[in-house]
Amino acid sequence: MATFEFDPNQPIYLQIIAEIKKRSVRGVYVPGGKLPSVRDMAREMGVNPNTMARAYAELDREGFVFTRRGQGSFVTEKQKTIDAERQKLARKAVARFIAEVGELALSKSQLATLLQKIEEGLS
Amino acid sequence: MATFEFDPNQPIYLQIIAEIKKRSVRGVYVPGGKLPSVRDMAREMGVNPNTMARAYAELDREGFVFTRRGQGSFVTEKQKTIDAERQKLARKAVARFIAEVGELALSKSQLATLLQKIEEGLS
DNA sequence: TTTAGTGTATTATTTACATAGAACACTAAA
DNA sequence: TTTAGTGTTCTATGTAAATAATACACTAAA
Repeated sequence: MATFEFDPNQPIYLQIIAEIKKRSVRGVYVPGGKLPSVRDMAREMGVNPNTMARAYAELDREGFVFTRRGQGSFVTEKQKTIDAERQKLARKAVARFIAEVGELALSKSQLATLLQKIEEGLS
Repeated sequence: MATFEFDPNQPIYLQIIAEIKKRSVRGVYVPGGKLPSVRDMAREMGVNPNTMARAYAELDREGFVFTRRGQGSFVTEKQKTIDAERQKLARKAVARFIAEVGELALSKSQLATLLQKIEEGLS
């Protein structure tokens, strides 16, 4: 168990938020399903419970999670919200890739090589 | 002029380092060429000179830039270093894209759509 | 009612980042 | 020698993030 890998150059609570969203998109957490408690998830990822609470609170504020005091926090029941998150992440990935690669002044053959690697990597 | 756009969730000095490397890769700065002074570059990007000095010092430590006290800082003369940086950025972009998209549980048709958008975006 | 498990809130401490302002050391050119 | 332009260093301040420890409020079940 334990200890998620965090990028030291990005706030942990933001990385936790992204991770929970990705897990929901992948179906690790189902719509309406209960998330691990703040304390359990904090232990699982190796962070302070206060940090986890901040992530949960932000997810609740965004509407991606809903919280019942005394019971726990749950992933939204709206499949639409989760699908929208998937599309958002996909669009962001594409946009970032295009922006990053576009700045490198690559030759056509170099570009072709990259695209081929992507197709291999996603098969 | 002025004021570069920084992601508030990432240290500024790291974003400056990345930007200078990208400019070098694109040929905005040529091998062996002089970079703007710490103070000028700080003004151009709208940051504190101390922050810019930190970025320059780190680039120097990495060997991407060399510094002559009293004269200025210069991009490495080694074309090989710059080409390696380009390849590194390209490989990172591909790896990140594959990792991000691979986590989204996309259908084949959704994947095909993304690849098509990339080809359009890079043409 | 009691208990265990929830989320929430508070206070304190530490660390990293960024800014501000000033000074220092070196180089090249007037 | 003087001056302007370099990088470098230092002290101080403010802010955000993360941790630590503790307490509080609510819910469900024993």
